[in-house]
Amino acid sequence: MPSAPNKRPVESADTPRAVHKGQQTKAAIVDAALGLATQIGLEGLSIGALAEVMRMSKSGVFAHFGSRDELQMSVIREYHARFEHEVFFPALQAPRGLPRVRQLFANWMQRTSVEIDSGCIYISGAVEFDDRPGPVRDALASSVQVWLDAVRRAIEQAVEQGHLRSDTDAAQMGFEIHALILALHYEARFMRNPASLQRAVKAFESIVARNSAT
Amino acid sequence: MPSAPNKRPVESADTPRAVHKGQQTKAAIVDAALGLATQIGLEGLSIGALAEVMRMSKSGVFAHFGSRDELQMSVIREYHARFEHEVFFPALQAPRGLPRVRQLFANWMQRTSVEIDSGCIYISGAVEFDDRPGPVRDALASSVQVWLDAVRRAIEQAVEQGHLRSDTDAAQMGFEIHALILALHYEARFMRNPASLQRAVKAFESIVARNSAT
DNA sequence: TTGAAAAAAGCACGATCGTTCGATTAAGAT
DNA sequence: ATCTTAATCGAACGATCGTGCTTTTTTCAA
Repeated sequence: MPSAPNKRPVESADTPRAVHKGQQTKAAIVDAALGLATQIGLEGLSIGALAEVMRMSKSGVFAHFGSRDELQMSVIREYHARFEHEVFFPALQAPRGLPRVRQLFANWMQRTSVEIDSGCIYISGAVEFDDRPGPVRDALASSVQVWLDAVRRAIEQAVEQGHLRSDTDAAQMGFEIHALILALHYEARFMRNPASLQRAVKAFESIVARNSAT
Repeated sequence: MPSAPNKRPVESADTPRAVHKGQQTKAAIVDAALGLATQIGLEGLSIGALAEVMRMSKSGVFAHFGSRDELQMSVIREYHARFEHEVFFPALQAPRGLPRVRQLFANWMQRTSVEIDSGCIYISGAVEFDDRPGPVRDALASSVQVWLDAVRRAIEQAVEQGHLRSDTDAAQMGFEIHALILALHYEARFMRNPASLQRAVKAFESIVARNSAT
């Protein structure tokens, strides 16, 4: 495949891992874009506002993505990566089974709720794109699905470990936990009801208790 | 108060209930606006698109409201009224207590889920306005609060009737039911998971069972 | 049927949107 | 230090946004 040895840049792979500095500012742009998107939503994210934050020209920002869709999808990818690092990976240190499920929920809850700046793109994006087909919607939905599947797998492991009843419906329990996160987001963030966090915790315990092995 | 008898139009009250025909087309505009808003959200609702649907000029539409905020709040008021008529009032025919709670949930669920055209403004609006203070947000939040309070009262009545355990936390149960609606909206509408409806029903039954009087 | 009042249209404004293109500056390898 | 390539800018485009004004049309009552 690599038959023309020269006239090629130094890096060999087609994934350009070297830093032509563009990579670096692009990462900074995506970072700023994520910050904007968590506040005003993926739809509200505009290239002009983003350029202003970055102290760059609109076209300078635009050139890194080539389209607004690509910008939004870059933001989604970045959000996915951070979600993994802040919610999923840390929970893997908890013992497999119910403790890990608890830790996943705790991390998830913490990320969803009170933290001042971070609206959840997985939640806001869902209502923005539920009626709007296209690549952005697909990227968002599949990214969410990966996470929901991970939660379900953790629950299944808790069944295998004997922590939860053997007739536990993992998908059902995942649905109910997801519901609590959504309600927490709604009532804490929109309704400004500070009791929501305890309500979510309490409801989670009810779900666990109902499915706990005797 | 009404001391200047003449030079006043025929209607006496300051709520002009007579039909200067403007009322009539305004109602039609709000109706169309609600249709648009349920699809693309309150934020996505634009006067230009609305005028096109109505086959009117932008300024003709605009004149009825005077500002975009007022248009959005009119849509919220209309949605509130319809929500009452389709979800709340019909459930009042069910006997006070648990049956009525069941009926409220059933109506709510039906309105939230599969129906093709109707996205729920109470849900989409929450993520659109959770970071955007102003009169529209206030109108939306208080409209939602009225409904959530009504649900909680129905639950309290079920406790009074002896259908639910006397130590039932009505607000907590309301939170959990609200959570199911939100998850149903998310997973059915965005994730396109048709199993969501049964999941919501099943989870509701679990909540009722847990709080049922022995 | 005439005349006042209400409703709708027409037109324009400044802003902002995503995007294109050509010129210009900065970076990096030889 | 040179020269290619990458990165950024500047200006402009057509569209659409909410909103203000003025004029025309429609409505309704005397």
